[in-house]
Amino acid sequence: MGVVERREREKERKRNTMLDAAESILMDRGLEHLSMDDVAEKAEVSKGSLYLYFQNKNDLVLGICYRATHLLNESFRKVLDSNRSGLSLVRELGETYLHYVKNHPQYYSSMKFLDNLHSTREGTESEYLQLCTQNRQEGFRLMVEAIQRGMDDGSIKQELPAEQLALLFWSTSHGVVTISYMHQNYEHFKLLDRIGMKEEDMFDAYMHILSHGFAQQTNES
Amino acid sequence: MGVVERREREKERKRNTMLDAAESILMDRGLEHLSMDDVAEKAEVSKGSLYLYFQNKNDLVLGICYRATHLLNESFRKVLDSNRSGLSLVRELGETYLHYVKNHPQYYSSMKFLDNLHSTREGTESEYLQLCTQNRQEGFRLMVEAIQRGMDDGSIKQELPAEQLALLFWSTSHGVVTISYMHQNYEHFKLLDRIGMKEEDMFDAYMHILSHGFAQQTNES
DNA sequence: GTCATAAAATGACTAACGGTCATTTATTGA
DNA sequence: TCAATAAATGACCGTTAGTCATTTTATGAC
Repeated sequence: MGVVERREREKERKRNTMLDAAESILMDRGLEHLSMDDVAEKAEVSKGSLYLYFQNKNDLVLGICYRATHLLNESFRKVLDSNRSGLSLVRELGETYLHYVKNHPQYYSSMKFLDNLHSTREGTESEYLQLCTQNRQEGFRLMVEAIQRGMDDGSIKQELPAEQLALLFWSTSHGVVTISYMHQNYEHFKLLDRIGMKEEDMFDAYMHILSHGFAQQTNES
Repeated sequence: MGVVERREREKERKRNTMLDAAESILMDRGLEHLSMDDVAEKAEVSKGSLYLYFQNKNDLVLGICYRATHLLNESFRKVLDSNRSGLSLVRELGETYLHYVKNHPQYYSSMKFLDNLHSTREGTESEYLQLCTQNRQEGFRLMVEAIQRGMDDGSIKQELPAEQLALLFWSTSHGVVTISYMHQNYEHFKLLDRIGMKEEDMFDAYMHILSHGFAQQTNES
């Protein structure tokens, strides 16, 4: 016995080797220049072998995306280790997201790839798609936790359920992060420069607005 | 005389015919199934002709994107025709954006395409890229105007320059719209359902948070 | 009308890439 | 030593973006 198990381990090791090769190409040349032929060559296997370990190219990219989301979640978890106020935890989650995108733009591009995936036919689902989705749910759960802590310690209003507020924080910070990513990675995106806003000031302003609102207080409600 | 001018008009007309064909295919089958061969067939021209009128496939898609951004701007302009408070204009701009994405998802996908365009080498720039960028600047300008009006009429705080606040409103609403788009178009995106939030409630909650903040008021600052 | 010139259009062709599969090679246990 | 099974291979296929030598059409001078 033990042969099957050893084979399984070996298979996992090879799969990771292939992912390493793919990741290396991704980091060097970006998603749009990632070809299966190149990955095969880099991993020193035949193209056919690649398809023994991954359903298709999507599956392979999602394999990288799995690593990407996992790394992001680890950063999130570290933030939640602190016992500061929930509000400042939320802020730090946002900052962490921003730094992540700045420091791992190619990982982030694999997450954008996930976001843009159109649903394939049922049953043909990639295993990595499940894993990525799980990771994203976990990331969201961590945001909910930070917000819940803030509601408990009184630093965050309780007008909305924590999940709904987390969704809003997630989606709006996603938007801000997208702008930052474009500013960082697209030569022709000049909006920040045009309005004379420093990238590092954007997040502060974002958190300020989100915390205190931009509406002038009136006596309605 | 007049021949050159007539030729120019004729050329523009043909270009539009081709864009019509491309748009028709986009609407029917989506961006990822838009092929130059199909466009050529639909437009009843040869593939070579397509390349006389468009630099490459990107250029053609940006031609559609130009129409898409133009349409969005027209909706924005209609909003600004009203003379309600700046704050409610801002809200309505956001709602307009949301409705646009809901009603013209394929147009929106061409705008996502624009967002994901990596800078090609200098000089090779597509003419439509310039036009799309101009349209986007115009859209942003309209947001600035709404916010400026709000600052003038006292409905919006003046803590930040109008341009910077507009950037935040743009980016955060972009994030919210993205979630809505995914909810609408991706079968496997179940986040809203999972947290029991109705899509139509999301925007209200978003505007509420953005207007009044989610931080519990304290006596700091 | 004729013709030379230029503009426009064509579609066969290439290159690149994702994906497949018949065949070969390696491993295992009897 | 030898079947049987698993793993690996790479030639091949279909699709698609993009090219270009050739053909067709339009123009204006005579």
